[in-house]
Amino acid sequence: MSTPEVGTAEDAGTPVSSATGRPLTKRGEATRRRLLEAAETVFAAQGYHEASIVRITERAGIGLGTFYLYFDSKQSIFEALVIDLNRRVRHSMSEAMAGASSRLEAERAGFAGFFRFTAAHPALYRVVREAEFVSPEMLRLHYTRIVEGYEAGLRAAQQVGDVDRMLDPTVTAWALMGTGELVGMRFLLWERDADGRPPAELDAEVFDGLMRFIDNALAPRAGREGTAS
Amino acid sequence: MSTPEVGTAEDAGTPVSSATGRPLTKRGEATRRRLLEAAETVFAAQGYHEASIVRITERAGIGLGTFYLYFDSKQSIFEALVIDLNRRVRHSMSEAMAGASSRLEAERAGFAGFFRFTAAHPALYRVVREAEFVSPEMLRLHYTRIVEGYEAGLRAAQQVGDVDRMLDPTVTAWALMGTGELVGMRFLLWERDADGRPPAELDAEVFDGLMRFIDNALAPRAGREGTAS
DNA sequence: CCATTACCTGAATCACGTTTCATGTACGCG
DNA sequence: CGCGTACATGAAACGTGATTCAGGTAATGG
Repeated sequence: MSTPEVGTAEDAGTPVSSATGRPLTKRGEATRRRLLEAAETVFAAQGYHEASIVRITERAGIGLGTFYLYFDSKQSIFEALVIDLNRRVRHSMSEAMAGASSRLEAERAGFAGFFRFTAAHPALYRVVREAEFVSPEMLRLHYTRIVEGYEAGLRAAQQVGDVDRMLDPTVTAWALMGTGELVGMRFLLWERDADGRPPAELDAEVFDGLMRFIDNALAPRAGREGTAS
Repeated sequence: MSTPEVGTAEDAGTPVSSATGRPLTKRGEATRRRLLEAAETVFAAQGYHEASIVRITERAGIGLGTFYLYFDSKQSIFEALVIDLNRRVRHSMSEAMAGASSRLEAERAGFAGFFRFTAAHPALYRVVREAEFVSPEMLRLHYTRIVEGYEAGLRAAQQVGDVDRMLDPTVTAWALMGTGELVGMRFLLWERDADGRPPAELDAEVFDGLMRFIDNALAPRAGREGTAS
């Protein structure tokens, strides 16, 4: 796989005040960050509608009114948060895939990265999903960015004959995305040990089962194209 | 495939008043139904939080206070609605799979049924997804019921050698569920023609691409188990 | 035709949370 | 040190909408 990056790269942009003009300003940038961090915790714990700005500012140790110096609205900070999370998931996946040398290995690594992130931040992933109802465009952005990179990887692998050339890269990418999504939801987010704690990582058997499924799906069909590993 | 049913069967139950004791009562049952229908429309259009009880009762042509004679709360009617929708999706799938004679055919039909429902009621499917945040247990119920039937079908097909025996039926069922889910979301719910209307059915190419993916995934690997069609 | 039960009603209650605003406080530069 | 800009604050204004309540109205049985 020649495209270990997942999704397009994009700058973090320079934070700007939502109220006054634009520029940032040292002290303010710190405050803004604290608000985002607090928002992450609160939204993850209570969900968008239950969460309140007051709780966010309290947690950030900041005055209520200050909030509106950095974000236009509750929805606005939520969107900023989703973008941030998206960047982090992709990073987790790219990082995991970095060292892979074969398609299968990259596939495994990519999913492992995704599951690792989900397992590490179960509540955060919930936030992303809630975006569907709070800010649909953000959800689209999230999925689209991930799929883009995935699709590129598939095309490259098809060139080399590592992946069934009859597969439509786009559809396949979305199919894989959905696969990871639901399997993660079922076996990571829903799974709880006796103490109600979610598992630290996806059960090995489940992971292997999933990889068998994916490998089957992508492998060139016998009797056709060469280079099947 | 010997198990065309999708999910467990369950009775619709006899509607009961939430306020007073239990029994139903002709006239009341009709009112209850009207409320549910109105709720379906309103929740689908506005989403849970935007929707208001007043709008629902208005649409149902019923007094505001009357609502609480039939449902304990806003959440309560929402849950009733999800259960109802779940029954309908499964019915759509079962019906579609009914005539199938081969595994591949059944698979195709099942997905087609699912997509047909989604295409016919785009907003309704959104309601089901929103359940994750309004009433998590309902979402679990929804997915679990569908997967149960799916898993049974896979096991049966494995017995006959129609499906790779190395696949874990449970994991595979969830993987397929996710596949249908995201592909449906991307190519049905997000797709709009020039007038902003969603497509009446999944694009044939996309559907074929998906089936190729699924067929690959499930087919017994060459050189192993017999009976591969 | 009169009870009695089963249904119906919408104004008023109550809680809650976003956003605004009038008023400070901190910091950096000349 | 003194001023101007950037940043901070929380009380109050507003909106909103779920839920309750104090009473009606229709239908059934005797």
